[in-house]
Amino acid sequence: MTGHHTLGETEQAIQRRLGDVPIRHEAMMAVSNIYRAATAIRQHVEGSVLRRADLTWTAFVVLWVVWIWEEMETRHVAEEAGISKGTLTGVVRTLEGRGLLERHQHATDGRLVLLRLTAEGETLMCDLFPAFNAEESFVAAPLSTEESASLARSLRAIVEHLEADGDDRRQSLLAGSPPPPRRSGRRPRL
Amino acid sequence: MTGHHTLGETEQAIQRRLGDVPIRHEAMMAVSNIYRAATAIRQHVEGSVLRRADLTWTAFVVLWVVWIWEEMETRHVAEEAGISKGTLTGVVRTLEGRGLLERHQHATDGRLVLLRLTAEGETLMCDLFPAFNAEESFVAAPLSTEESASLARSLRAIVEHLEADGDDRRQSLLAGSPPPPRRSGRRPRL
DNA sequence: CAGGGATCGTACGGATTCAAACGAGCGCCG
DNA sequence: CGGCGCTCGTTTGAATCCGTACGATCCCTG
Repeated sequence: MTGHHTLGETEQAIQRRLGDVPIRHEAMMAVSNIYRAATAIRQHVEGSVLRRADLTWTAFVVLWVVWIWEEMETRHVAEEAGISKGTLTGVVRTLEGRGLLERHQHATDGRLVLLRLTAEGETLMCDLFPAFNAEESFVAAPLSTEESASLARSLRAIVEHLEADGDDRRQSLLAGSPPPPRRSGRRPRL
Repeated sequence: MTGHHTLGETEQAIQRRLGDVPIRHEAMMAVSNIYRAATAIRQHVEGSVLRRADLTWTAFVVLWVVWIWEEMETRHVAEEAGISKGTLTGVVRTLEGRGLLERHQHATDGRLVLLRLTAEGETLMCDLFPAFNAEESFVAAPLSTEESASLARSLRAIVEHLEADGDDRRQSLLAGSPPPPRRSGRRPRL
């Protein structure tokens, strides 16, 4: 949206290209702006607060979730952090290697792994979180308190809608032709 | 936010953890919901429409940008798509290998590379985009037209704010202690 | 017209990311 | 109590992704 083309020019180009195709414009703008804002925010925060601690956004979110809940099973951490469990394994490996996170066994269920911050991780979060929240405030600065709250409400409605109805929607969309397996992913043992 | 813990429980846990630390709650909720919504939307669309074409979100956005502008220099494509130029090189390599995208030289400036869709890529986008927009509509379904427009406006304000003032903010934040180089990144030739 | 600085796309290194496969462990049911 | 199905975390393969370094090219100035 920045730099080379103005918003108006982009709108015009889209109209030129799609003039005869019926499009939901508000939905398109809303969705594309969600993604654009998310990217911009992530890059701003990674480039400022998280940079000093050499943490990625994902690594910080994982630390944050574990910090808030004191101790948590990995599958719940992955869900709250919005990443797959396979990704979490790698992130935890990195954070554990840096001495910020510990893995523990569950008392009765041998399959489960519990995560907890180390003392060093605890210290880091106590330092880092206020600075992180200060950047969240900076990001939301152009909005009033009520606008921020309204924004959060609308987004929550979208998230809950997708969590409630997304599966059914995807199933019905793919019902006619089950998709081919992804190009990537582990291959069956031959 | 789904599944294991309710929103209320999460709020309580945050309060318990941060009760004595002054926090901007609306900003925190707005930012975290932006990211959460972006992830949920991306996963929904990748799992439905893009899955059949075996495209990632990023690959689709790159195709979309090039499609809209007919022909475009790579640096502008990267900027519009919200990815780094290095990432774009890899994505273009993949798309070119699949015969969806072509690379051309600039007429007068030997450094520039222009991107353009092939006929096959054009056909794919004509098929794919209506389905993509239908999912955007599905995503925005819980919001009224006016709410969607308001959402887009608020997000745009955030993006423009970050583009305008983000650099200065990051500079002033890192002024005291310039950050160490990232752990990753190409190593200097020895 | 020589050369130094700026800009462009690419190569590279390390970390992340997902989907699928896998193995270990749990629990129900006969 | 034995086995079958389920759940969990990890592994694996391919693709992204970013930041930095680099070589090529352009442009400006002396």
